[in-house]
Amino acid sequence: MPKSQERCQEIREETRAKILHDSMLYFARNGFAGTRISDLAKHIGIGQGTLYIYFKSKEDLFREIFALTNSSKDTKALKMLSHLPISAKKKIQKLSGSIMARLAQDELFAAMVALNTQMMFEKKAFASAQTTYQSELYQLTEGIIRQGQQEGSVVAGTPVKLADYYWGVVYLYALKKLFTTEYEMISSEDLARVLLRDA
Amino acid sequence: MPKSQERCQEIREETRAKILHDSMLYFARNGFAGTRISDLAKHIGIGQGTLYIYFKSKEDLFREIFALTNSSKDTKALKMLSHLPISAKKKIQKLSGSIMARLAQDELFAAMVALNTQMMFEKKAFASAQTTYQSELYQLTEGIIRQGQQEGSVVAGTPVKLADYYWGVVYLYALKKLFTTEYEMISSEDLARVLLRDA
Amino acid sequence: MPKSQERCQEIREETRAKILHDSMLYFARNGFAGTRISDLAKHIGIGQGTLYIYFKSKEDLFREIFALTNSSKDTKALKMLSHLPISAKKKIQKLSGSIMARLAQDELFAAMVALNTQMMFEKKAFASAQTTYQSELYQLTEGIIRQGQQEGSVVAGTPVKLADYYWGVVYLYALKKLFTTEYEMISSEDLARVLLRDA
Amino acid sequence: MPKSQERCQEIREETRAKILHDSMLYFARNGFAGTRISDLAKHIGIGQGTLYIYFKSKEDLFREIFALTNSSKDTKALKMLSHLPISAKKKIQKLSGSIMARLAQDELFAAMVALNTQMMFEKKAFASAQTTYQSELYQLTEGIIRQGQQEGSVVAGTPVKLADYYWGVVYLYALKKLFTTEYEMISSEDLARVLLRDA
DNA sequence: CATGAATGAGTATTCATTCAT
DNA sequence: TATGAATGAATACTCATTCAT
Repeated sequence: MPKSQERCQEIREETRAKILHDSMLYFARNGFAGTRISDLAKHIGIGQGTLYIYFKSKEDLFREIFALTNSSKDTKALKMLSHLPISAKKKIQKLSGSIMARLAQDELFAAMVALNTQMMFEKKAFASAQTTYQSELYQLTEGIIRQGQQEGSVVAGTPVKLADYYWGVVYLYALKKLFTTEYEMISSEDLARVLLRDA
Repeated sequence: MPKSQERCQEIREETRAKILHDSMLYFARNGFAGTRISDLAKHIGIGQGTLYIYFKSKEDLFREIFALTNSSKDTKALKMLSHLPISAKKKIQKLSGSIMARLAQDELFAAMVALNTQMMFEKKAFASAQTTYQSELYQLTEGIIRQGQQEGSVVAGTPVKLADYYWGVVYLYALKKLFTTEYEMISSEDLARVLLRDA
Repeated sequence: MPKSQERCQEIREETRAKILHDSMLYFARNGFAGTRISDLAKHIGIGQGTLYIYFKSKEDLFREIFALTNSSKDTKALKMLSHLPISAKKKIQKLSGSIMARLAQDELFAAMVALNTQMMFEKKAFASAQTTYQSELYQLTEGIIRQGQQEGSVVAGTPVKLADYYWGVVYLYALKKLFTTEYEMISSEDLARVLLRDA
Repeated sequence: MPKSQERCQEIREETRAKILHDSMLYFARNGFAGTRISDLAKHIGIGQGTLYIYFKSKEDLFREIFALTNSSKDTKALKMLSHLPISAKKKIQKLSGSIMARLAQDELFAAMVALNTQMMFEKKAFASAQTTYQSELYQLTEGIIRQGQQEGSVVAGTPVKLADYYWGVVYLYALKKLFTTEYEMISSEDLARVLLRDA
């Protein structure tokens, strides 16, 4: 029964995807230590045992979720932007606009950010060292910053510091979105001002 | 002969203070769920039971530490500053300078900030609602922002949003200090740029 | 495939009943403070954690067991007896006979009595006040005593005092059965003599 | 300073006696496991450490208290009574009268009885086996019972069973006195009826 | 001697993981 | 495969005992 086999495989993939998706938000809101498997399973709508069919352990599940977090989708978009033949100021304005729009709409984005923050709090070395600084995301941002500094639109300072500052603010508002009920979102100009001399 | 009453009282105060002090850093680094009482006691250098003489439970201890976090010392300094007969720009530069200096030296300050962040992650209503926005710290900052907007030195935007942004960045770097080994601290100008039109 | 809902429910009922049954004897013999959860679980033949699936705490378990203790089974039998159209003397003789027979055979009966005694020693208000005196058991007994006093077969004294004396002796021998290895059981005539003028 | 030496000794004796006295009632009401040293010390009005100057351990203290319980005072009075040249019926009436009077007045008597009962509930072999049945108290009582059975005033039954029954009822009312707030004390005739054919 | 703060072995309780159905 | 009842190692908390003052 090859047909049934494939169908089975499909179902497996679906269940697995559902677990990953639902767990990401739950872990993001509750943290690793603060998440009980029993609660998580209830939240997803499956039995506790089912989780262990798809993932070896709670830690394994978290690791996989965390891996998703560093997906390359964002990087790709940024790579395109950085190669456009426009001024750094324009690039930063565009980038800031799209980030703020995404923050406003996409809760999973906030979750991903939150998970990255959780990692700081956790002892366990889920990720192979914090490679954030060597990440493509940072390197691309630094590139734009350098361009801007040459063009005179970006403030002085080492590019790595400024890139870190910029993405730090993004993190900050992702966390606010996820955890605080009342807050006022900053504008894309506010974000851009982290880098731009005179926004 | 009985230990003198005063001496006993003294010892109690000292031990209690020591526990609070040492626990703050430990909780800040490890989180509530991630802190084992046995480890904490070892870290402080006392027996496990001693903790329970002074605090009813792990949660009670955390609550008390958190309460310290919202101490009024910072508020007082800011209140003085805001009443000085100088321009808002000057005030913001002074404030930013003193904050960055403090971040650089005072690890307890970073711990206090981290604990505030932990609170967001915890379910339990340790604090009686998030009164941050009504806090004096925010109100004083908003006052300076309004002054600056009238003077033309501060960017446009609702004062509450800008105050929240400003302190958010402070939080961000307190967390970086506490949790990341390698990072570059922003300058006080970088911080001031959150508010100032042209720093 | 999920375990059928009914089967699950069944298993839960069975386990719960087993825990209650086995705990009653254990608590009766060892007292509340003298019972370790680890020992109790071993005695029942389950894991420690299992106890906490069914009961919120050691105290909760004890409370539930104690509630069983005041079951109405005994009351029903006594109600029937008290309504029979026979002399009070006959009723008392029958009652005493059945009680002594039960004491001889039924260890759970002794356990129930012992638990009631334990309650006296415990601070905690497990039961909602000692309503023993208003209990149906006492009221029915008092009825028979009154009948007997009118018929001249029962000794003088307030019925409540005599009923309390009568059941007190029953308690006494239930405790002896449970806790002492060597003792001589009294006869039903000995018991009846608590009430009867000339047995 | 021999004078001071003696005085010291005196104080020691007094403190020791106070601890024993106050502890007896406390243990009687709360049981061994249910008594916390901290509470007990507070109740007596001394420091926790002081207890350990006079007694090696909680168990040691309890053992000493329990030993007091089996004092020979009661036995002596009963011995005198049993040797009087009067009928067994008279002896039993006198004995019952004095017991009930004592129960009414002397709370320590009730405490002693309660402690004996506690012993049944405790695993630890504080006492060298339950020698109650070989005790002089029982033997003297049995003697009177035998005399009564020959005289025809005492009911049939093995003397040991009847003696046990008789003292059991005394225990019962000592416990009632100590633990229940509302109850009606039986009369000395009620008590005597345990043994007497026609009281 | 007297004290009560400090201790840690012992006990109650939680929760990730397993497994019979 | 899916389930959730059962497990026990890990963790929070208690309390008899010690000891510096």
